[in-house]
Amino acid sequence: MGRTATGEHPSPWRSTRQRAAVLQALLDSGEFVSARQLHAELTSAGSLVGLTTVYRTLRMLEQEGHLDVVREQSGERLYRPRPSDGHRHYLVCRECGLSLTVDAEAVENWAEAMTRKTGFSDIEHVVELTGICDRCRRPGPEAIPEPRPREAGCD
Amino acid sequence: MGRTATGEHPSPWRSTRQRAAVLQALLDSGEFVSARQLHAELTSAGSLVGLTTVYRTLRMLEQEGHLDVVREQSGERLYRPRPSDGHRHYLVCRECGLSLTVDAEAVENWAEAMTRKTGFSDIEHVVELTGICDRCRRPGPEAIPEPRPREAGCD
DNA sequence: TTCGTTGCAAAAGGTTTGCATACCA
DNA sequence: TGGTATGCAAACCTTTTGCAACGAA
Repeated sequence: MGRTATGEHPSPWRSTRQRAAVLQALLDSGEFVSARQLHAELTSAGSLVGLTTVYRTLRMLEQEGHLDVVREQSGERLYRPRPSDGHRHYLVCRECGLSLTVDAEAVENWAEAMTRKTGFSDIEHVVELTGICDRCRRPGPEAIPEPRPREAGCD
Repeated sequence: MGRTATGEHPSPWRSTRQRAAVLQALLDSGEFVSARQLHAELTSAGSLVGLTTVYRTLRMLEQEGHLDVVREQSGERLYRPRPSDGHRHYLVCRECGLSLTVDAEAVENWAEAMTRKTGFSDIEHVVELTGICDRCRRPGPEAIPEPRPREAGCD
């Protein structure tokens, strides 16, 4: 999807309290979070930001390539700030949302090879890995509290 | 996500005109189709089936493991009958919906290796490849009619 | 002052559910 | 006949958009 030719912002961001708050919450979370979650955290932290603004900010960041996005089974989108250039692949815990960056070189190579072998062009790939992390598995079945709403993380 | 322990249906399907029609339309299409598309095809073919029934039938088939499901950018789900046991990976044309089954052994192996290396268990993977197929690319930019609603295929 | 940004409310788009009716077994 | 399946309408959920008021530069 369109990449900015020059890398310059078409129009400079205007720094506002709301955008700073959304970005900060995103960075604080450290894990994949949904727009709704982000909005809830901001609200409970006393930083009143409209849900619309959360969505708009996330969309802008996504379009600028600053976020990685994965999709839940439900179709809900989860966002995470992109650590560096180029996209990454994650292994996300279904219980607590803990995410690991995984080496996806094999997949990258494979996807690239597909371009040549299939006659398709502009191939994009989405790879989503989910599992149960070590810490979520440790407690016995009766000790597991609940399928937490992916809040804080396993720690 | 629960796998049926015995493989038996909890309650036997009742064969109805509607279910037969949905299944037939699904098999006829051969490509990934959305519920809405399926419903439209059934309707225009004179086989009156409620959209609700289409969704319910697809959900049942999915839960039984008879379908592969990919997700569009929009979040819309596309269904395709699963050719055989075990899941497959597809390369889907963003223009026309043409899909190719691709060799995903590399990804399978990679996903499996992750299980051992990360401490995660029950790893599930979603791999979605999209691109522009050879035929959709051929016509010059001015010859491309429209971003067709993924109807019949490239032909 | 200017024009991008915000936020409410409402729309949009896809999917699910409640409930009375129709129909398979 | 009994209980499942159907289908309409409405609910749901997430995301987007219209528009008037707000606020950063």
